This record gives sequence, C-alpha cells and structure tokens, in this order.
Amino acid sequence: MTKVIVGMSGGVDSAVSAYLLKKEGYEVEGLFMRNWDSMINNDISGNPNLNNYICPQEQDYNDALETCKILGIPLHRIDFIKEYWDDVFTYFLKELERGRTPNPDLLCNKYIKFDLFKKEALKLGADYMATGHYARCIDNKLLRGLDQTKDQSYFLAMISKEQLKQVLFPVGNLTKKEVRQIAIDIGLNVAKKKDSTGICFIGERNFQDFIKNYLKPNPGPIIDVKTGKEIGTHQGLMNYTIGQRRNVGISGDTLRHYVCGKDPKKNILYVAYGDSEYLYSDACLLEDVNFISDKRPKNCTAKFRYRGDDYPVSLEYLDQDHVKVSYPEKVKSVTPGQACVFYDNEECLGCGIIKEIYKNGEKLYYL
RNA sequence: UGCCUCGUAGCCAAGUGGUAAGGCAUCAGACUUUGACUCUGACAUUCCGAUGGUUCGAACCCAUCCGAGGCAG
Repeated sequence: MTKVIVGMSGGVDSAVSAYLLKKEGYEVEGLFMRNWDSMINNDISGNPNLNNYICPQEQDYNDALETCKILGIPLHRIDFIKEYWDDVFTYFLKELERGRTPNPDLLCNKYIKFDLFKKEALKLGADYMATGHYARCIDNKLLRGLDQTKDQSYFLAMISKEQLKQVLFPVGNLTKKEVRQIAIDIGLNVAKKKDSTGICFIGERNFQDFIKNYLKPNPGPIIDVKTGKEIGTHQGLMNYTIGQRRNVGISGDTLRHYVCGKDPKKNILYVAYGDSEYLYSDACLLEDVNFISDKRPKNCTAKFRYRGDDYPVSLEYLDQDHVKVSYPEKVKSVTPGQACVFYDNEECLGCGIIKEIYKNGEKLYYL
C-alpha cells in the first residue's frame, strides 16, 4: 500500500487533503509541525496571544489531533523551532536590516516544509508527502492552483525540481469553496475555521511591534522624492515597504502619500504623492534565481508580489543566478527583497529575488 | 511703535448672519499563509484663539485681549 504523510496544520485545507488521499486508497498518516515558540523566540511585543490560556500553535495541534481522530489516521509531530529560526527567520531579519522586504514563506517552503519535513516523512516510511497548498503538481511540473483566488504557487517558487518529487497537493484542483463543503459534508471540526494569515507558523502580528523584538528602530528623515525636501521622521526603515501608505504619518496634503524608496546608507525614507511616476518601473534585476522547470522562455508572465497581478515580461539570462526582467508596460511598487515568480500560462517556472529596479535604462537611485 | 493679514478637529482646508464641506493622518472592520495596495465604516453633538457686545439667531458684525506672519521703521 502506498503511504502518504500529510502535513497537518490544524486547518481545513490539510484536513481535506488527508481525507481525499484516504478516500483514494492511500495509507495516510498526519505529521504536525511546530516551528515557532513565542517564549523561546522572544515574540512579546505586538503578540496578541500572550494572555491566551493556550497558544495558537498548540490549539492548531489540538485541532489536527481532533481531525485525525475523525479521519481515523495517526498523527505524528515534530518541532523545527531552531531550524526555522536559523534557516528562515535569521534571513528575514538580515534582509530587513538591509532595507529590503523579504518574504519568509518562500524560504520556509524551501528549507522546512519541502526539506526537513519531507525527510522526516520519508523517515516515517512515506512514499509521498502531501500538503494543503493550492497548487498542482503534474508530471513533476508545478502548476497554479485551480482556484485562481487562492493560488499559492507563488510561495513554492523557490523549491527545486528534486524537492517537488514525491509531493502531492490534493486540494490543488479544487476551489476553496469546494474544500469547505467537503469538510462540512464529512463533519470535520475545522470546516469553518478561519483561513490563517500572517507569516506561516507565526501568525498575525502588528508588524512594527513584532519587529521591535528583534531589531532596534533607527529613526531618520522622510524625504519627498520629488522636491528633495524633508517632510517628516520615520521610525526605522525596516518598518516600511515600497508602495506602503499606512503608518507613515505624513498629513496635510490632499493626496495620499506612498513609500517609494529607501536609502539604507543615509537612513532616508523616500515618499511620493498620489499615483506618482516614482512608484513605477520598467525593469528589474533578480538574484538567487531558481528554476523548477527546464524551460527558459524569452517571454512569459511574472508576479512581483503574492496576490499581485500577472504581468507580461521578457527575460534576459545573465548568468546562473541572475536574470534581468523587463516589463515595458510598467509595474507599480516592484520591491527589492520580494520574489519575482515566472509563469508560462499555468506552469510556475521558478523565481528570483528582486535586487535592483530600473526605469528608462537607469537604476533608480531611491530604490 | 504704526499699519495690514490671519488664528476652524492631529495636519491642510471650505464656510462671511441661520444653526460646522472635503482631503490627509489616525482608528476599527473586510480582503490576505510575506509588512502591503484596495475597499467599507468611525472621526469637531453645542463647537470655530479668549472675553464681552449687537441680533430672534453669529465661526461669520463690533470692541478689547492673546497668538502667528507680513509691511513700515
């Protein structure tokens, strides 16, 4: 009998995944992971759950236990708290210190879920591992989830072709609505549990307060990129991302203001007013490029942010790790540190980390 | 010291006798496995620098004072 280990998060997607696999005749077992501990990791300021009788991670474990009981499958458990800190969170903090906007969830998939977790699953005798991601894996190709509104292939773009082997995404060809209906039909305890948000394994946080636990705020000037005039004081560059409007605190103008750049060396935050030209670019340079597919198209589409739109782009392959991406139509708020993920229609080809931003052939000084 | 202009919520700013627009910021929701963006809602219940006065009635008219800026000197 073919054995599958399902990553049980305590949510509805992984629960239904396990159910579907069992229904298809696999031998199914669950494996719960805990990768964050607010006490060990000094996650105090900005944490809304400190006074809870039971912390959210343990509540999720209890939910997963209950689900497995209903499904009649065993649940294993493993903690990667130290590994998550070393492989994911340390990178996250380093990037913030550089003034960039990292996306830790891509690294979490690369180093934790599709590496350490997978090894553990194989150790438990699995032929396959499965997760509740909204993505599809066909012929060792990574495809978008069928539910375009929930597609999570973006977060998987940093894993290798090798890592994608022996992987199943049972809910990838369902819609969220269908998944919830199945959960209701079979009486799952988590059928109506709210979708999780925030950094995976950490959860919702007030970002500025959360970061205070790890990085010392270093206030500096806010400069109007158009006039060059100082118009305020920022609370530390790590608190802002490109395109951000909230929590900057510039008032008095009739237009909204948006963060359009940072200068980490001079500790300057640049802002622009309204739908400004300063927010748009037409090319960027990627580093740490990873391809899941063997395809190397000259033209394809790309997403510059999770839940961002697909934009037509052309790719110039500079070397093994670097790709220049051009998008003459111009894209708003392309942000250093975020992943630019390539797609060939439904197939997710790979990604790179945005390093430099260009417009009209010039590198933008304020980014 | 003389003259002039101005003083409306955290900020900008309408309103010049009939009972306080709007924008920005902020806060709360919605959305969301990254910090957004976007959307929705709340936001000066006797108050318009202060004190008096005129009037049925004033933030809007008058007087004085306080405060900010400008011109003259």
